[in-house]
Amino acid sequence: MNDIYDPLLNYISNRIKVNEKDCQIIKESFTPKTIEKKELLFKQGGVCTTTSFILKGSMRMFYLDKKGLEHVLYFGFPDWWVSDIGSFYQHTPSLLNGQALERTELLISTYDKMEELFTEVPALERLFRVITQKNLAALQQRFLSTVSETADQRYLKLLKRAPNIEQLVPQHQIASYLGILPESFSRLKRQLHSK
Amino acid sequence: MNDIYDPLLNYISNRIKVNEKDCQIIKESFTPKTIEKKELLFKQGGVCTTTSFILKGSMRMFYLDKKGLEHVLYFGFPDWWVSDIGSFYQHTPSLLNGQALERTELLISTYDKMEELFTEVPALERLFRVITQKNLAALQQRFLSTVSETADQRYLKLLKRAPNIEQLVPQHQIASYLGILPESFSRLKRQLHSK
DNA sequence: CAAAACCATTGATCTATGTTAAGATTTCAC
DNA sequence: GTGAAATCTTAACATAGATCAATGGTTTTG
Repeated sequence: MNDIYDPLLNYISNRIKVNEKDCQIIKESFTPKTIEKKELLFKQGGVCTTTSFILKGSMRMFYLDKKGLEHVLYFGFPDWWVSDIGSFYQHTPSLLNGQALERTELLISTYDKMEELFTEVPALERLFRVITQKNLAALQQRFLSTVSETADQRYLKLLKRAPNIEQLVPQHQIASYLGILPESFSRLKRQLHSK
Repeated sequence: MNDIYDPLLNYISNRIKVNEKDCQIIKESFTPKTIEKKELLFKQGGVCTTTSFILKGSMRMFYLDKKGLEHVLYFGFPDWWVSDIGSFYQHTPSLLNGQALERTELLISTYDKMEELFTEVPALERLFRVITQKNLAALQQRFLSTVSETADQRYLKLLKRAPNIEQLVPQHQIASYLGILPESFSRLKRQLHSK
């Protein structure tokens, strides 16, 4: 009754109506996997063939640019979906690295299994449309915030949205998420404190 | 046989299988509308209650920041969908203004009609999931390009992707899309030409 | 058709953040 | 447990792009 799939089934049944049979199909579409700290679930340049639901742990999805700098696109925590969505659905090279920030437990699925799942459980097709729309809306906000506000304004906003973020991930990852270097982040915090 | 809905029905039937009845339902879900140059289809701060398919003309979706600067999130041309997706689906205040760059003809629909449409024509639910996923993937790329590249690199990339963009929209709109001011854009082009 | 509004360009200066370098502290691996 | 690696901080300097201001050209509008 209490197994490893429960967080996923709870996540789904909190959002859409599913019956016993749907749950069975869902369970059969996902495989448990554990990755160690620093291990990559998917790699920039390769095709990201998985989409995963985080059970435990934390991850960062980041892009390594031509100058060798890393840019965190988003973090992943329990109940989050992680993937390079462009690579996953269009079978193109991934822009992102999906890396565990600590030992992380996942339920992973593949493109074919997900498409099959959407056909067999149409309510899930709807759920994923809605999730993707919310992600798009959130990224639009983040993009506009990035082009119109300074790093300290973005930092204060982040703290409001995720007050415990500083406990969850190291500072230089937060800097990278904010789009600045650790040195600038240090400076920024000092200036904020001196007020 | 040849009516105002044809571009939309072509757009859809090029992507999914629809029968005669589906087409009828689709037509009933959209209303033609024409807006004049500079007119706003939806306004920042208000709820964006429409999602629209562009038949003819062009638009820009932009955010007006606290300092009074405008930031173009995207342009819209024939066969594009325009809306503030967050506002539309979550009934929250829109971040964006949707403005016509010239006289523009649209087919517009509402939240309730779209949700009904998705229920009556499930293949459309799938189509919109896929469109949204592609938009999300494209915005991720744009975001990463914005935080990792200089304005001239982004400009050259834009020219590759949309070589005729300079004919379609005025320069200061392109500057705004690139995330810089018209003055910086002028200078940037001069520097590129002097090589 | 003329006045007004808008648009592109240039130059001088300013500012947020990057760059480089160094030292202090914490964490990790053998 | 100890040395190596990773992390955080500070400081001096560099730079992309913003800001402010002025000019001439173009479109819009009454």
